[in-house]
Amino acid sequence: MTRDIRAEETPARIESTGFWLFKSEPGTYSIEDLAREGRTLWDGIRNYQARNFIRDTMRPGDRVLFYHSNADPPAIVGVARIIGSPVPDMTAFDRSNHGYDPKSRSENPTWFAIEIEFQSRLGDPVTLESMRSDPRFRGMLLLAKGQRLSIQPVIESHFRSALEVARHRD
DNA sequence: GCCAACGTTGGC
DNA sequence: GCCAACGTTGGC
Repeated sequence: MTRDIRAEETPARIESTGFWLFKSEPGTYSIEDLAREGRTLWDGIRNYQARNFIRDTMRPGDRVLFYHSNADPPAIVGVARIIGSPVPDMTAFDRSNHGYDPKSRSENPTWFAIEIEFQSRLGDPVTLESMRSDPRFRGMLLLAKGQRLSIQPVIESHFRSALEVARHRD
């Protein structure tokens, strides 16, 4: 009845399987801001679906495509990674904050934040337009009509394709 | 600046 | 629980 558990030992480094796309308006927080600061707490999220991704799904090491929305042109402009674990979003407790939410209590927070760390800027942004015309990005949530989720799961092939496109252009 | 699409709120 | 009104997102 003994089992050889050595075959199941966890590798020294656990491979991350998570890939995401974070939208940000460059006038509010740009990839340049993240590059300069190195890391930032991604707070202010007030959408339940995005909240669930932060609170329940993200893992340290997950990789993030950083997307400039409401930009000219709208494009993926960099890569980041998730670090740390979800934490209560303190801005929801702050009456003076635009994201103040009286129904979020410190003993049972409604909203959560997570820290991300800068990895790289893309030499060439991967524009929304170029993704629409490239079959490698078919099915990407970002391209779906009417979708406006600011934190989206991304499949690995779409993540890789974004890096390929950015690399091949420079 | 326009406006379609979407999420949330609140009266009933 | 319905749904109209409202606010927001984000491409164009």
